[in-house]
Amino acid sequence: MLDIGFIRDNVELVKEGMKNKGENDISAVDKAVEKDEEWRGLVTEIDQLRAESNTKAKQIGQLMGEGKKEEAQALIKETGESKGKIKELEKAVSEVRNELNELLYRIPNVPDASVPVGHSEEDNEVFSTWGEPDENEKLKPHWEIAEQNNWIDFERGVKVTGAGFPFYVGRMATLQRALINFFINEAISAGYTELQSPYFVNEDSARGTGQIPDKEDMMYEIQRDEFFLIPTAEVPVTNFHRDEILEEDDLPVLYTAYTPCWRREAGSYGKEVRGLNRLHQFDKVELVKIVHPEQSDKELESLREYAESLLQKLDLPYRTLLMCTGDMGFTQTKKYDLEVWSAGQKRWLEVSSCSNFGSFQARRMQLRFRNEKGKTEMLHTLNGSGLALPRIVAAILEKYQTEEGKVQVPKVLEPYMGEGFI
RNA sequence: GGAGAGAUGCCAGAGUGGUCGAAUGGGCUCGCCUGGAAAGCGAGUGUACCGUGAAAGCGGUACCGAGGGUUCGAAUCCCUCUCUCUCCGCCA
Repeated sequence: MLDIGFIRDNVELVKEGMKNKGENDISAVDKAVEKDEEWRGLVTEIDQLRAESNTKAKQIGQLMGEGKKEEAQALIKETGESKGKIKELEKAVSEVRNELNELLYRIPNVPDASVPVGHSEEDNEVFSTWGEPDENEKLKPHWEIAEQNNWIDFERGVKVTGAGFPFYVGRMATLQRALINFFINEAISAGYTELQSPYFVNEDSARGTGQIPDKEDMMYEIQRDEFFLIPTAEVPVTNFHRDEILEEDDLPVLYTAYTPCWRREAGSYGKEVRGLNRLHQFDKVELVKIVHPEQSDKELESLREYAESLLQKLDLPYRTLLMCTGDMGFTQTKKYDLEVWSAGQKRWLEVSSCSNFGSFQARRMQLRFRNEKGKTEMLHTLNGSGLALPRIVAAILEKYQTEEGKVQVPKVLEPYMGEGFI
């Protein structure tokens, strides 16, 4: 969430950002400013009353100690009325604060000035492209190649769990494991610390990274134990330092983690989501950066460059999009999407999303550092996929396929699964 | 899953109704001492919010696992929850 002090000083900027992100109802901004004023008024009032009653309580204590029971008794009578008033105010303060927080949770992060204003994916800017998309009509989509080789068992996945939960069989399972290792090892070389995280998170964590409120429908939920299955490793990994104050010298903090990801993807079926294009469970190696506020712009660029380097090493053509305001999501200030070329489907598939969240997540998580003046300050968080597996697998199968229906092992994966064919 | 114990500041640990934001020790920071270091000595060392101020600061409030209650007054008493530890059971 945004700092209410920032909103107070930048009402128009926040409203404009909200509009540009496609939010029609921007009334939350004015309401929040009003609530904040109301809240501060109440706090001032209650603080005064408490100060008075604290003074009296101390006097009573003193009188009791001196044995002046009657004087004490008289004072006790006096305190009776302010006591009720304080109770009332306490209730009012917490109610108003809750209302204010609800409003704040509904106000999206302000897009960075460098982000193009737009309404939909049509307005995203192609930031760069790498490699030559192969338009060869003979190239088959990955599901055909997989079927020929008995590599992916969608039907048994349906039987055992449901649609969107495939089995990977034999060398396909090995390929996935190889990719995970390749991605993790690359990240470690780039300075990230590997983390193995829980696959379930509690409500506070989901709130910290912004899945709650409003986006809980994307997550699977274990109601009995009040857990959510992680939709991305971003959630547990970014929350790793929740409610902590880091030392400036320790920045930037870089983590990488491989986890499965679970997403309900409610209502999305059809040819767009055929094969590995969209699943309810998939594997991903995630990158998380916790950085000094002044460094986050720079860190976003290096995050994007790093993610791009993985596609280059796999020799998969891709393009990088700078997402427009309307297509970038609630919590981000700026976001790049990396899309790999699907040579069999003749379309671009999103395989990484690199985002800067500014202090938006950090504020929700109370994730701070101590600056050179010794004051605490909110950190900035970023994350990006490095990379998401299924679509990479799809792109590999389609690009590295041979006419006989075999698939060549990409050069960089040879150390992990041998030379030749998968 | 059953039985018991516990949760206090960066750490260890005291405090069982009043002057406690909290003893003491350690750590850390600064200063003195030293050729330098160690030891020693002295001072300081939480977070958040409200108000005020250009700022340093100053005034106030809250916080001793979380939430609620009793009381003029709660770290201290009561209730609920969470977590940790020990023993038993189960188990990769």
